[in-house]
Amino acid sequence: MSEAVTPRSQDYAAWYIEVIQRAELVDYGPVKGTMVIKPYGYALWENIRDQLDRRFKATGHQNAYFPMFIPYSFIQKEAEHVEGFSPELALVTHAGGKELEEPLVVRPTSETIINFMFEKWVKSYRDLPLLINQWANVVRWELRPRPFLRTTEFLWQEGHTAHATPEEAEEETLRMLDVYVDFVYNEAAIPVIQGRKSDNEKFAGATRTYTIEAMMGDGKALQAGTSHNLGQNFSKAFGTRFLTQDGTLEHPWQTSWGVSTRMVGGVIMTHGDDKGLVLPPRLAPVQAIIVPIWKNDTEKAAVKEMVLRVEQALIAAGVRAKADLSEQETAGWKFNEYEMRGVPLRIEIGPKDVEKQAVVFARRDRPGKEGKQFGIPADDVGRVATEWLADIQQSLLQRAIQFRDSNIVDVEDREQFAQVIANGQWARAWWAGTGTDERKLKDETGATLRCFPLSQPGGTGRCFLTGAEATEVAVFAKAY
RNA sequence: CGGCGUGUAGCGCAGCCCGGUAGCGCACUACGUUCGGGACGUAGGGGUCGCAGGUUCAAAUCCUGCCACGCCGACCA
Repeated sequence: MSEAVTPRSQDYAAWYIEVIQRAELVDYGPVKGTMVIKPYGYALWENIRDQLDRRFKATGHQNAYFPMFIPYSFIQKEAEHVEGFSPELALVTHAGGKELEEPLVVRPTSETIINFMFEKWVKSYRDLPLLINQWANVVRWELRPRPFLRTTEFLWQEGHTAHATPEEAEEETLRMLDVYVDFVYNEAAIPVIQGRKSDNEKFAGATRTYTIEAMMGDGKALQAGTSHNLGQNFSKAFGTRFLTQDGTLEHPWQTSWGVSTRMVGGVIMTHGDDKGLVLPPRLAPVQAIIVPIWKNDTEKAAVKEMVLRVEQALIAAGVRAKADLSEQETAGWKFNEYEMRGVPLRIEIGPKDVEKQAVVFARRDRPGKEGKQFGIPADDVGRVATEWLADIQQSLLQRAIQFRDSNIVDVEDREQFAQVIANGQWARAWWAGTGTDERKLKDETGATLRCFPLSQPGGTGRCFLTGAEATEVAVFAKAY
């Protein structure tokens, strides 16, 4: 831990791998594709989780927990679903010292087992809407894992709802997409493009998938959350029916929606810089780190006293503050260490500050002198820190929006498209192509159709690939 | 599953061609000096050299097989 990380600007992939390990977010597990989320990384995930959970409850959802083992036959009930998930299933074939009569699937997602239960629970329109969320781990056997972004086992939430009408289901699907949008902007400071997935890219078993797509620091797209309108696909497969108000039987219309530990990767890759992590204050496990500076025991006593007093004042003001009084490292070492760990605000307190009863503030989002302010009265730290944190949160969002907007380019023909993609940017264009066209485009340029943005220009245009008349524009990019 | 790499101390690596006491930097432990942007000195601790065979008086080093991991592709929250 002696050297700085590889600068982000120099080698993005190396930077990511180094930062997540050096900042102690994560460690590799013994099985390929598995990761250990270490306390600092888990604290970040807990903040993400809590902020999402709060919003789910506020929109009327209840948490529940469904089993991790799913009978293999369940997965097979929905044709598209089984086709989509088969290659990445982990199967339990032996247990209790014997071969099982029917293999069990370690859940890759819970639509099937939840619908098996819904079939028992839903009898009447009075049982609807049924609004359930589950926090759980899921397993998808990945061929090419990357910590947080794509791991064999990951943590997530999966919402599962059932409704009496297709309109209600569609409303719910979009409502939860909005919840995600609200979360990423206001908590994670990550701007996104919200839109609808193409048939190629939609969830296996959904009639329609909506997504939030975030732009990472290297220009690649990250699908940061999805919300699916499942139609009646699963309720039909599982025979779930309810009696309507007019006495007829109907299959309920359903939704599912999820955000995973991938979001942690999104936070890292949206805000990080050459020196390491940059965490948005609202999600940062530690919002303010207090670093003391002293030369001798006399200074030490006075500095220490003030450091603890400032720490208490910050905590009283609702700031997640921590004082680092360890004597193993120098102040300079700590400065660099906490910058690497992305702590939004650093407070320096030395003998000169004790004398003036003032402290030094340094903000992580603006490196060096520019982000440093001397002489902040010790009595004001709570108020000023709160203001600074709010300002840092805003600046991070504004910077990310600026970055996103300046890297989405409207293109009109193939040549321009290829150029924009090769340049690491996103291409936006009229699109009337087929799934086959999408695949061809990916083979040629590496870009995939990320989504049809919900915000459309209106009218019609010429498809940049086929020249046919198109009614929608789509956004294309290389993706994680 | 295809292509290319890499496995030696917690991490990063050298040693392998040309077999002969397993090394370097960081980290770790102790003590002292330091301390407003990654300090220094002295003394220490730590290794089945990925695994299994083979060749040899002797293998990290040569030979054979296997395994794992990483990067690039096909698949994905």
